[in-house]
Amino acid sequence: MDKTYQPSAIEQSWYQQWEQQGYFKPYQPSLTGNGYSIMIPPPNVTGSLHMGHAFQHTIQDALTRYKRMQGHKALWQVGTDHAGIATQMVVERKLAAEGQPDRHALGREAFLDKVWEWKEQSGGTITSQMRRLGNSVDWDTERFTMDDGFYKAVQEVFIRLHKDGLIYRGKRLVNWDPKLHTAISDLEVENKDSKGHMWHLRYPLADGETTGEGKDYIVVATTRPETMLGDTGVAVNANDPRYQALIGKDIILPLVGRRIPIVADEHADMEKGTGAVKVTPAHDFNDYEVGKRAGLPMINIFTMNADVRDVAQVFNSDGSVNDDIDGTLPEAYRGLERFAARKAIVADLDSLGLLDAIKDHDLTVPYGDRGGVVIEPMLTDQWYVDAKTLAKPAIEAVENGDIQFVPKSYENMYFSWMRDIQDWCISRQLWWGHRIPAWYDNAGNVYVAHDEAEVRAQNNLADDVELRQDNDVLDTWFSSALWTFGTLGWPNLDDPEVAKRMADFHPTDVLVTGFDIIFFWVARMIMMTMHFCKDDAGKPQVPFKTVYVTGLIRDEVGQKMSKSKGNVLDPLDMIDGISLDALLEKRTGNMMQPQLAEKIGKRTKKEFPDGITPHGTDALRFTLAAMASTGRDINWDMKRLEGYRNFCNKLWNASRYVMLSVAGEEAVEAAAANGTNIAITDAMKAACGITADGQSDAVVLSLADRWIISRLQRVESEVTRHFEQYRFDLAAQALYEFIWNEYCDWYLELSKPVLWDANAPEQAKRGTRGTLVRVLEATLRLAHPIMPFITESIWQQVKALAGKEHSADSIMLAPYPVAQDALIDTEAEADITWLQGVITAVRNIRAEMNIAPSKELELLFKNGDDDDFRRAEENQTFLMKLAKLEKLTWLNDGDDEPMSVTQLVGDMEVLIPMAGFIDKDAEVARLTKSIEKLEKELERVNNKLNNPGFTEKAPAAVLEKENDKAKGYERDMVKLKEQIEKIKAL
RNA sequence: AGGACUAUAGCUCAGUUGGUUAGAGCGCUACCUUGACAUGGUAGAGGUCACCAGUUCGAAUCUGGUUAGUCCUACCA
Repeated sequence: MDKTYQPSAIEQSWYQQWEQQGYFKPYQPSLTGNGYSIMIPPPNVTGSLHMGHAFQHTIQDALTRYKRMQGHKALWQVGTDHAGIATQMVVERKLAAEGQPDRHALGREAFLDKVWEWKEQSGGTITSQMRRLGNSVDWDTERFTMDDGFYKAVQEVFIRLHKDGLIYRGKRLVNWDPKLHTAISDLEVENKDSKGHMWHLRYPLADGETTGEGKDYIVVATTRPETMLGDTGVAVNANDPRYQALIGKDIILPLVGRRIPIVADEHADMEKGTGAVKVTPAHDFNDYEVGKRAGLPMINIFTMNADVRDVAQVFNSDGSVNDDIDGTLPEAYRGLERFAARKAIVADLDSLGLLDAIKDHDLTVPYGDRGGVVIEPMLTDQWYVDAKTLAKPAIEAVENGDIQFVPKSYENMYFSWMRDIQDWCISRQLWWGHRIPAWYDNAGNVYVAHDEAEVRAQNNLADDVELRQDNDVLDTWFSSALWTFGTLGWPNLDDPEVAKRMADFHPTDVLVTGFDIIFFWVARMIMMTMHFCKDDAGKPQVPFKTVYVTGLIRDEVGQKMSKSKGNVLDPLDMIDGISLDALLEKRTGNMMQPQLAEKIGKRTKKEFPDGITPHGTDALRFTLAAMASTGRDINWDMKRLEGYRNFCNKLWNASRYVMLSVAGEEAVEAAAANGTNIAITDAMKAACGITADGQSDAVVLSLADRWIISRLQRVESEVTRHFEQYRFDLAAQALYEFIWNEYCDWYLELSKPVLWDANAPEQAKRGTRGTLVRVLEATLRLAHPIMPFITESIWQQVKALAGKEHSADSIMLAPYPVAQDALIDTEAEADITWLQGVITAVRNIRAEMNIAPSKELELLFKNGDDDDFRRAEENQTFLMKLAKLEKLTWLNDGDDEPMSVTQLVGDMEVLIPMAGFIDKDAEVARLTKSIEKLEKELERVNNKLNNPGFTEKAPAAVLEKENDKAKGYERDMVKLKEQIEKIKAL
């Protein structure tokens, strides 16, 4: 074993071995428990993993390893997502950057070939990252959402939903991304606040009508004046006295000259604006509804680029084509881009005297989250899922606890969205994705089936009837909504293999994901799964029993990590380290906004002047686990990572000490020099109390041995409890505390007096060596789910010494520790607490009196009780060694007491004789300070005890505790005061 | 506009059904290369638990309000 922990030296090779041995498979002989499954949230196949992934993967892997060690058939299902828009955009950009023909020049098929090429080329990034993170996923069943098998599930779902009437096609207003030329769902729209204007426009009344005030026009207010070209009405409130008389009259639409009606509609709010609303059903969601209610036609004035058309498309309110209205648009605006058209139209209205006012106005503007341009509500034919129907059982499943969110507060978020859910637009005008299994004939009939042949067969269509498949693909989230069961082989339930997997792994146990995709993904998975998966009794199956919602990983100042901010951290750079130059290149190279490069470079140089040093996977994972308090965002802290890397080193070195103690320096150093494991001999095993035939040899356990074994039981049950409650932070903390503050700081030190004492009996040495090894071995298993590599690496060394040679070939498959109450030794714990108290008291005196740590001291005990006496007797060796004493004396009443410095340990006084060295004033000051502290505490406690309300109402246990405290403080004060008197008397 | 979450040491965070002298890591101070580890050891300093009121014998913890921050949903003629 090397002197320091070198993560890079071992991590990869262990992962390879695990994978080759098939240890990640859920079906293997040693796993006899029930199925346990986690489906990975599939990352974008062409992307790479960021810290958020590393975080979620740590949790998923920890859970999987934990359950696997408990003997469950643990499946962590792995896979990637095709990520429609994102991937298509990446490839288009790449083609452009390489000067290749764009997708329209290439054509659909050739373009898709390019996408597949890109997927093949970049798809390995994620899987190799996952291997580096130590993820114990079942690679054998890896899925990609565009795989044939998965496409089958997608198709099947679409067809069945269509048959059930839960998918329909319609001409509706959708969120249209004019840059990407596709519809997107409500969720993909990002609303951003912006400062804009409100234009008040005068709309002249037809037929010489006038308003109540005698004006021959109505003023409408709008934030989007350009849409007036598509106005088909003006709405007023039926109760509005200003306009009541005008309902049913007409307006001559300026610039266009179209005659449009004034209608009554509740949407018009008398209090808002001018009380009159222009109605543009084809370009505004509210107007669309008004138009439907009032039967107003819908006039689409924009092209798919959101430029003004030459001739508008006119539809009736039911979506049918309207030939009566002339769609011709004024020549002046044709071909103008939206915002140019706005300028022109406002200017023209102004010059016509029709611009009543312009007011500043704060509004929120919808942007496409991918394309980044303003969304245009656009009238198009799209496919929709009837979400309301599907949502009903999905809401119930959370209400009745079949699905639980951790933390629970996210349930409210889920409910509020689900109870007001809108139909889901699932068609996308993209090429990369699952093509919609629908065909059209020339008469416009729609047929939904698996393929063209099936369409013909089912509908008795002759071969010469021309059919063409829908050009659109499905929203990526439509396919990922099927993830939990699609990955298991659904719908091929006739395949016994699939049926078995469904039975073993569905519903899955827990979904680990971010709150940002609860609507996008979690909710839709619940809806789809419950519609398609039923248990034997026909009851809808939930996709998962628990949703563990993680927070976001932010940078050290709480900013979201993003490429444009240049604060992204690659988990692999945490693991392997990276030079400043390479990091700069990573952050500033190949940017979409090169102008930011300088700022990012500066920031990076300041933050990482020397790049990043390697920390290893285990340290990264431990850090992520330690910071995983539920539902909270995490501000990433390199210092924390460093601290936990040191922790790994601590564990490594503790193990090194154990091996040195058992195997001897020669064997350890030789193995380190050769880079091999230490060859474990029978003699070494015997030294730990294991005889050649595997039987235990006679051992005697010291107090320290019994103590650490007892503490081990406690940390075992603690860590287990925390895993069960998804408190990875607490689990990590418990491990840290035990390993560092108990095992290393105390137990290893306490083992030295035994092992280094030439006179100590061999049974005692065996007992201590055996305990060193066994406690370490169990601790490694306990920590393995969080830190897989270092634990495996050490475990392979110690398992034989701990008598676990044949328990498993890998720690991965070794049983998870179970606490044994019988091994809890409260007496030993109390004794060690006492011992620690005495040792700390001596060290404290040393520090305060500036006594060199190397100087051996004389120690006197005074006023101890029987327990103190016994403990002092029994633990002389420990005391002498750890407190560095030369002499230990028990003072009886009446014994001569040399001038000393004192500390209290319980009721007992610990004295260090300091004749001639005591700085009187300093010592008095020190003691006075202690007394003052006690006085304050005593006052607090006495206030409580003198309060009748407290003494009458507080539980007896609390009362007793306070009483004890008070007595203790008083006693201590008396002793300290005596001491002061003695010093003063010098 | 509605809702959620957060506010604890210089920094990053714990604090489990109200009863602790409010904890950890990092950082800081002093001392120490003692035969696992300087990625270390020992001993320390450091907090009016955002603010105000209330409930209670007792509040970091429960209730209401205020302030600040983060986020979500909705609306915006």
